[in-house]
Amino acid sequence: MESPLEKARKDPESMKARILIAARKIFGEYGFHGTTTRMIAQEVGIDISTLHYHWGEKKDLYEAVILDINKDLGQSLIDVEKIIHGRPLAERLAIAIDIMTDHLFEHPEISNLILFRYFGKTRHEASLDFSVPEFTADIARSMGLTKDAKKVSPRARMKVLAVMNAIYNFISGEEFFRSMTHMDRDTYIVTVKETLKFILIPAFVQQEQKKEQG
Amino acid sequence: MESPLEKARKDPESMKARILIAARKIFGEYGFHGTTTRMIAQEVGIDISTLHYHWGEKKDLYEAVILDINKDLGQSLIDVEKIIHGRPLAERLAIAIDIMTDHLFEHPEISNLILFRYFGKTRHEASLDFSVPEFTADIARSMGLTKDAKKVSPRARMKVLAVMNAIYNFISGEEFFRSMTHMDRDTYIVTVKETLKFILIPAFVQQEQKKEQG
DNA sequence: TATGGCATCCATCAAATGATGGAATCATCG
DNA sequence: CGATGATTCCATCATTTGATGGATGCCATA
Repeated sequence: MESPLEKARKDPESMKARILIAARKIFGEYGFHGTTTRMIAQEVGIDISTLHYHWGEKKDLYEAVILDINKDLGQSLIDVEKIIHGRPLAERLAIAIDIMTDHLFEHPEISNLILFRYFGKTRHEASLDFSVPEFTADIARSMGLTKDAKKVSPRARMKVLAVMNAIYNFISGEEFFRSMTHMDRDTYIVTVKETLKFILIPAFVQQEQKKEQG
Repeated sequence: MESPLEKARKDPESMKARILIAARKIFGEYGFHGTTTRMIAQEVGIDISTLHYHWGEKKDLYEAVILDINKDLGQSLIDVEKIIHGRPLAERLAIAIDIMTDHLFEHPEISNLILFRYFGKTRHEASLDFSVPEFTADIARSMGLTKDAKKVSPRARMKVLAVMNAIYNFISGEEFFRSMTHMDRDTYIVTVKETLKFILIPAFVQQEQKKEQG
């Protein structure tokens, strides 16, 4: 059976899809409570009743947005995995950082919404707390942090979280960090990649070297 | 002249201070838009008019909260700097991570509010966009990332941001990350410190070694 | 004890916001 | 064309929320 989300993705010109795209953007900027259905409707150029007609309650639309960005993110990770497969660790990391950073800079609402979800509470917790796939285990495997693909240790998961969050932060914090460092957009993006590689690669390379020696 | 914030800090039993403390907590959990003045008033056990009597508009109270946590944060960094001064880099980093992590776990609203500020927009941008001191430059100096204490390169600032954010993320994401990794609180805290040291120390140590060789 | 000012609460307001019913419009197909 | 169903908008509602005026209570001091 086809979910409403899949329908909306198929024809991005459809009203339902246009609303979803606008909702991604606005929810991504202002969070759940910071966003009003009127803001989203205005972004699309329609009446709020049209919005409710297609998506029901505000929180249903929000849920659809979260599922949508997660689908995006999962697909990106699969794409990256295909490219880096088989290469040495340092190279794998560098390429993954480059690709994911570029992708997320093009869709900053992905980072924003993930971070909102991690860090902020909602006044409707129970209802908004639908489960969403997390990719930490897959990434851990791809990074060679685990032997048994089925059992990923908490320690490995935490390392993956540190890596992913480091990327998200620089995407979502662009406005703030750029004004702190007085960089133009292109310089910022270059510096983000550089900084991420500087911070993230040595730790994992060093870990691998120790493993080989031991 | 004494600011209202300083007054409130002096006597933590005063109504004004009690409201500020509650506001820190609630704003820290739900963000600006997710928080209602009624929620804060209820936390203190008072009427909202009392809250407005002491602090004026909601955004004024929010501003006071931001200034308050920044004062806290600045003081913590000064304390840390005193302790780690003169030690070798790897040790400095390890100690700083331990102390800051403990402190922030005790006051998670600090991490939350900083992250909210970095990543989320508000519908009142202009009014909420008061300037707040950033400590990146001081930290960069303390980490030996810069020679000229007055001119801190954007690159160095970015490295500091990466470090600070890594810590904030694990504090603010506790609930989410713990449920992902099935750890109890104490194990989580230990693992956070471990992970932070694992990720953060090698990069900077390696950088210093290269500098010495070059 | 009387007084004056500070602090708190109750009642209430206006605006914002999520949501809906029903009229109007549009497209499709016989 | 005309009917049917899907879509969109206008008007409106109820609730939430930020904010305030005014009455009440509290307390130090003369």
